[in-house]
Amino acid sequence: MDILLDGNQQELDPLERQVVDFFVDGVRVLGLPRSIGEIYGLLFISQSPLSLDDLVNRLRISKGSASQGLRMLKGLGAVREAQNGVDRRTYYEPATELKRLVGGFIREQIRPHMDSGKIKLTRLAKVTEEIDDAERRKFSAERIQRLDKWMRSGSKVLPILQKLLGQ
Amino acid sequence: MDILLDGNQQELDPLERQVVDFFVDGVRVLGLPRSIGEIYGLLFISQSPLSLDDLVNRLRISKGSASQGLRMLKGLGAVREAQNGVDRRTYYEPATELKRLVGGFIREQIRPHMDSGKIKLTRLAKVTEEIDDAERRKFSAERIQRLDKWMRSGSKVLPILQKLLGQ
DNA sequence: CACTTTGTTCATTTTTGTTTGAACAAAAAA
DNA sequence: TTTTTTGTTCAAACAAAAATGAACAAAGTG
Repeated sequence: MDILLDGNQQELDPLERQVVDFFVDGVRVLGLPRSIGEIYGLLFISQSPLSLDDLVNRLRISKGSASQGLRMLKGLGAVREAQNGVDRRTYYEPATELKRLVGGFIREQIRPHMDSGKIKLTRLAKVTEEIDDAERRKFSAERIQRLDKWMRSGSKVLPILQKLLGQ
Repeated sequence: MDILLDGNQQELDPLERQVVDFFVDGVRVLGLPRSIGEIYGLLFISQSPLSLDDLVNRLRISKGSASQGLRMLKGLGAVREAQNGVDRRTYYEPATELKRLVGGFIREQIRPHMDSGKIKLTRLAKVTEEIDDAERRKFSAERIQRLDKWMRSGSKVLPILQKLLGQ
């Protein structure tokens, strides 16, 4: 039987709704799933840390989504566990320093691709050397070299980016 | 009846295959569809410009994909029409200057989101001012201000990025 | 003009990626 | 110990995005 309180918290109020939408849009640009934006957004605008089932109740997402989303956000360094008081469940709060967020994104999402890209480039260079037709070999080598230059530029720019955003 | 030539060009050779895969991976990081990577990749490693149905035949993608992909790549400034000779079909060649590619991506993919983000932020600031609870209003205002700072950092960094990559 | 070639559009299909929720594990409470 | 609470995992359902291909348009050819 249901007594007084309906057990679940209220829906999102207008401010919360708008902030959540803002982040949903933001993370889409970054190629991350919408639930990530919802969770981070709500944490970002909440005055106190929230637990997994606060998120489930307020955002009306499944426990699975909330759990996986929090895991990813922790991985990105975008969310940390708050000192919880009495209660035995874990509460989460957002990391709000841009530097940290950018750093996490670069580390988790960009670097791995960069690294695998560099490996592929090495292999490409090898294949290119083995081309019989001299003209094609030369042309291909130039293009591959250009790719290599791009990757180097990228590698060089990342830390600068991080520094510029971390003021 | 089929005479001599099977009409379609050969499959991708190992080098082409690897380069295409390299770009397929690359564009996925950027949140662009795989066909974009395939098309650009093949153009990138081809010694001469290719027509729409060269792309269809070599990559085994549909005419629709090729057409839409080329349109997007043109929009990004990543591909241009080559001076075609006798033939009445259009031939395409890749733009290979990193500066141009980065510029196009920023213009087409980043800026629009930035702009809509800024609009949303303005609205958010308004909603925040109307919060009754003084403490929550203050907290929210601070967070929104932080978002604003992020956006400004982003806006400031983009041109620098462009410049750094355009050496 | 009718016919062919080249390319675009867009409704439908296919693929990919995300979310769900039931089953499970871990740990505290009773 | 059994029960309850909290959180995770992962196969299946679902939703979103991309690719297909048939119908169409545009423009050249004979």
